[in-house]
Amino acid sequence: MLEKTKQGRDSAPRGDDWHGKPLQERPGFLIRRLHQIHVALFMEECAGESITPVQYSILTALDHIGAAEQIVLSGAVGLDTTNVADVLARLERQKMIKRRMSPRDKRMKIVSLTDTGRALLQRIDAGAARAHERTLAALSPTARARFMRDLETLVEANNDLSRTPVGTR
Amino acid sequence: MLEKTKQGRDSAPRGDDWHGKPLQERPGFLIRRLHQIHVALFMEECAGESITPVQYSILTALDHIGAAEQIVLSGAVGLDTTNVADVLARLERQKMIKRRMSPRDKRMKIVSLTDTGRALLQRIDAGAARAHERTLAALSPTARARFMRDLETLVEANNDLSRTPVGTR
DNA sequence: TCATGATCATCAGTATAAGGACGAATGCCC
DNA sequence: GGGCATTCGTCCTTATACTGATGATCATGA
Repeated sequence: MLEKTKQGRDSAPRGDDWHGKPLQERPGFLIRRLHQIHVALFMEECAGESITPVQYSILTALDHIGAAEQIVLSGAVGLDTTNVADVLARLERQKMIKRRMSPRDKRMKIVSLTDTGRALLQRIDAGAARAHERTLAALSPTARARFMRDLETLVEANNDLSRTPVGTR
Repeated sequence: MLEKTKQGRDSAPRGDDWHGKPLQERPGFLIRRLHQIHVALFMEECAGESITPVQYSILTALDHIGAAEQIVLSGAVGLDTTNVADVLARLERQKMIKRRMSPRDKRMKIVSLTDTGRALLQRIDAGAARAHERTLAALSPTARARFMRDLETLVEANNDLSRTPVGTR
C-alpha cells in the first residue's frame, strides 16, 4: 500500500498517488464511513431511547467527572464549545442535565446530571456497549486490540487540531 | 479542574465493561475524533480553495466513473441521496458540476464535472494527498498498511448499514 | 481605580448526515 | 392498456461540527 505500487509517473508530489486510487483506499474516506457505521449501529442498538452517540459521550463525561463547566466538557469530549452548548440545550430540554450559573465566575455555567439523565445512562449502557463491540466485530480479538491502540496513537498525535483539544485543562 | 480522569473506579471489570472506561478507550469516540482530525487536516491543506472532504469525494467519484445519476453517486461515496443532492447543489452553485435531466428516464438527473471542477481537482490533489498522509503519519509504514487493511475490513463488514451502501449499482 | 486584554457562553452562518414523506415518472403484471 | 408498486429526486425536520463575532464578566497592570 505504501510501497510504491506503480509510482512511475511524476504527477503526485511524492509518496502515494492518491489521485488514481479509488475512494475505498483512502484513509479519510474509510474513516468517515466507519464513523457513519458506528453511529448507525449505536442508533440501532439504542432505538427507543432518544439519544445520540455525542449526547451519550457528554452524559458519560458528566458521570465520570461530575458537575463541570461547559468548557471543561468541551475539552473532555473533544467538541467545540459552540457545539457543546448546542447538544446541552437538547439534553436540557429532555431534562437529562441541569445548568446553573457558577457562583464563583458568572461567565460560567455548571452542568450536572439529573436523576433522569443517570437513569438513561443506566438503560443505555448495554446497548452502547454492543454498538462499540459490533463496530469492531469483524476483526479478531488480537487485531481489535491492535486497531484500538493505533486509533489512540493517531488521535493523540493530532489532538491539538480541534478548536478544543481533548484533555485541555 | 479536570485532572485527566484517573483510573480510580473499578466496580466490576468484567471483560467488556465500557461503562467504567474513559471515552478515550471507546472505539466510537476515537473514530469520531479521528474523523474530526482528518477533516481539520484536509481543510488546512486545502485552505484557499473552497472545498470540503465530502465535496472532494464526489468530484473524485465523478472523475473516476464519469457522468452519473445522483443515485449512483450516492452509492459511490456512501451518502444518503438527500445529502448528495444537498452537496451537489453547493457544487453546482460553484460551477463545479452540471446537472441535466436524463433523456432515458425523466426521474433521473445526470451529473457531470465541468472544466472548472476538473481544474479544481487538479489544484486540490496534492493537498488532499498530504491530508491523507498526515492523518496516518503517526504510524509506522507497516502499521499504516495494516491499519488501512483493518479499516477496509470493518467498513466492508458493515457496508449495508447506511441508507445507501457503497458499491450499490 | 480604571483601562485593557483575556475568557466563557452564545449567536449567526455554513456544511455534513440521516429519517420521513411526497410528487413525478417508470416498469410490470394481469 | 390500465392499475399499481417502485424508483428517483426533493422537501422538511433534526442533529452534529466548525468559524467568526459579540456581550458579559473576570483578571491584570499601570
